[in-house]
Amino acid sequence: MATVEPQVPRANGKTRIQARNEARIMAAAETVFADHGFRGATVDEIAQAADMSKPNLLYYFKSKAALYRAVLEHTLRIWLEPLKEIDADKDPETEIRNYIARKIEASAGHPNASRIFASEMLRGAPVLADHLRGDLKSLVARKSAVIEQWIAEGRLAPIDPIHLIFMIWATTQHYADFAVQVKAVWGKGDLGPKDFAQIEAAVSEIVLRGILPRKG
Amino acid sequence: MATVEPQVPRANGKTRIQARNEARIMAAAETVFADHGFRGATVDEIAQAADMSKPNLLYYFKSKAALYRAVLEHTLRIWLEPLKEIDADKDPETEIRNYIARKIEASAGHPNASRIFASEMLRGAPVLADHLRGDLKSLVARKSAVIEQWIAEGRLAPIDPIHLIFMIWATTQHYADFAVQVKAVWGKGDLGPKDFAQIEAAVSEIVLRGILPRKG
DNA sequence: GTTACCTTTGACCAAACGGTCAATTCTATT
DNA sequence: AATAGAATTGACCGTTTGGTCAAAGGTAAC
Repeated sequence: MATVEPQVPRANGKTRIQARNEARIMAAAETVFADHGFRGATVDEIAQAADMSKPNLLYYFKSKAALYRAVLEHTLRIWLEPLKEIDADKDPETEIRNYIARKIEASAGHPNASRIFASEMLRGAPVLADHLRGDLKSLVARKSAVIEQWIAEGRLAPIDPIHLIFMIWATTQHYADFAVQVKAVWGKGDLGPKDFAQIEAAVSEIVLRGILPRKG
Repeated sequence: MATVEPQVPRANGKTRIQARNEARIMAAAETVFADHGFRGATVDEIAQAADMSKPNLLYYFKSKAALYRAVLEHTLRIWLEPLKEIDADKDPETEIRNYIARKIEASAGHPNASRIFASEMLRGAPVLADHLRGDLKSLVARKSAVIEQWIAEGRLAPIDPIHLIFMIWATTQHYADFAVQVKAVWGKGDLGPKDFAQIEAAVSEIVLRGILPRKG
């Protein structure tokens, strides 16, 4: 008999246990890094949150820094995906509205990713600096050009595209990063889907009123 | 001769050296806490930044937590002052415009205060939780009522006041907390007064367009 | 059941942590 | 010059930190 592909134990180069544990570690690391930042987080705390001994965690990720890089990379994918989807050939109003909606969804669905990203920025982005100046800068440049084009066509008011993008980033991210403040000031418990729907409507309304050309 | 008030060495209950050292420590602590958060900051690092030995620092502030509380209190004053100045009896456009201007000024002039506040929020505001639910919530409620009144008078479009406030907080804070990202993506070095003037103009324009009623 | 490798952990290490303390130096007032 | 109190620090303490390692326990393939 020819050698059979062992499907369960070695799915894409990893053992079943390896895949399960790496996922558990990443999930635990995301919450701890989100709460306390890179330096404030401890390997022991992450290991405990992953229900695992510290040496065992370090068997899967060879250092705290390596684990942090892995988490940041995962974070980045979630966080920047929505912007890529803005399409110059479609309607500016629906494109911006959908972008805001996707960013609010990301804040609601992955609050830790948002907070890790924020924490990395607060300390001056030692890990992400190159990425910011490279990939992110050129992505923003491309999307700014799209917005400029819409403005030239008279489909958007003449606003500064980069500050529009910053405003949308800042506002949507706020509901994840400053969730405690939002909840305390708004007088809510945990924010549910209905709350986020309301946030999305309120933010979209102000922003779109702010950038759509006046009719007539 | 009657005892003379020693003016220099004991200005408001503190010796000259005490006042000087406490100020130096606070300044050093602000940058270190801003970079690394409460847990990530070390007393040694703050002492070195203040050009002082660790035991000497702890002679002025009896623990890391006490120093953090002092810094946070100082931060809070700077950070919330602008909102208090919004005046119901004046013109909504100029009031909102001035509020945005003052917040941008605060981001430009006290970036560390902003980042410390952000860091405290990221970890769930263990120190500020009561303040958020008390003073801050009622302050926002009062100012929301002012905005509601302006809306009722037809001087503002019917938008949700609390999300307008969140949007202004988020956007202005963004330029301090995410300064690395802003600089990298915008392709600037350090942000100067001219940059902040441009930011203020761009943000005010979008926000005011978004909330002012359309002319007849 | 044997083999080979993957996984797990208790014990440990040097360094860094927040904080204390006794001893010393500096400073202002008499 | 004397003195009392303020300021400063080297040495130190117990604990926690990120990380190592040898040894033991599982797991899958033959």
